[in-house]
Amino acid sequence: MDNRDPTVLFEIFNEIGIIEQLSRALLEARLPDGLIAPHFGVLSHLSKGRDGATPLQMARAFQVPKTSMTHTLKGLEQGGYVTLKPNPEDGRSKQVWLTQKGHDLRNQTIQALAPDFFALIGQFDVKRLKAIKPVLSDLRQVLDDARN
Amino acid sequence: MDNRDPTVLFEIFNEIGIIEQLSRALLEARLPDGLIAPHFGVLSHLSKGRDGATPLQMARAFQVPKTSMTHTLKGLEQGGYVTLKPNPEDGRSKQVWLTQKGHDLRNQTIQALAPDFFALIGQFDVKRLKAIKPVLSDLRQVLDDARN
DNA sequence: CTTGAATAGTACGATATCGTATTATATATG
DNA sequence: CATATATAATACGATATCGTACTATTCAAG
Repeated sequence: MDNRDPTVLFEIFNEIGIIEQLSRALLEARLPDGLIAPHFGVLSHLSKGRDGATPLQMARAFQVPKTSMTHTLKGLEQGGYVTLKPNPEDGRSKQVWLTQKGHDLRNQTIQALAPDFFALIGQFDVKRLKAIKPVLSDLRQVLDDARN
Repeated sequence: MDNRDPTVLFEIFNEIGIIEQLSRALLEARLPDGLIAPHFGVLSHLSKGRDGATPLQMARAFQVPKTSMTHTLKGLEQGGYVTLKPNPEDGRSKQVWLTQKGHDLRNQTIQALAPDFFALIGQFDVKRLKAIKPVLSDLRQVLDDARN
């Protein structure tokens, strides 16, 4: 076997692409009408110690163009899930803050997903899942570094 | 530690979402203008023993709505990468066939990606990648089954 | 055969994604 | 301080994704 054969990467990226689609469908089935995975991603990010982040910081965290983040934030703001305030440290910038409604939606969505996830985990040796996590993290890191 | 804690799944799906974005960007940087990852996915699928598949079969294989597949195929057909012919077995249906140009594009893209992939693999113990592949395949399978 | 239900593909409209250009503000340099 | 450059956000347009509705064809029941 050739240790420089990139085939394994093609195969892994292929599996990852499909898993991404299916897991996103699972999530979006539990979100209110008009909200999709990126909206939830933003709520989740803010709730995990990033409340008050700027739109640009979030665009970088999610690896999307800042125009896409503007669009996602507009949807969240119109739904009352976040509020955008001027950034006191920089007049060009803004800060994104979770509202109570946004916080609630995030928690409710996680609750709603729990049965789905239990069902999945029930068919799996959790050790196998935990074992691949660091490999995925490293792979993400290497890809992220390569981006620059 | 709780073996029914779904947190590990959240984390893995999160990593997978980011890896999907980054690897897609890597691929699309090597595709001709106007073609994106789904176009390449179709070419690759056809070239791997599925030449002559129907649009609906491909939509199911990629887990996308059939209207999305119609759109993707239209782009490939306009570029001359595939041809759509009536399905002799079913008057409602069509068959998708690779052209020489489509076959060439697929091969050239893989060639163009090889240096990128070598660079990634060079920073990795390939054994670790090969080890996670079956876990990802099983995860995809479980998700796919759950979909029904 | 006839007819009703199912299926393959597409048209169309709504929203998402993203590249380019623009505006406002901040920073750096002389 | 004046001005050039850089940066944050958004406006806008092009294409992508996807749900609904529609047409054509096939299949199934009688």
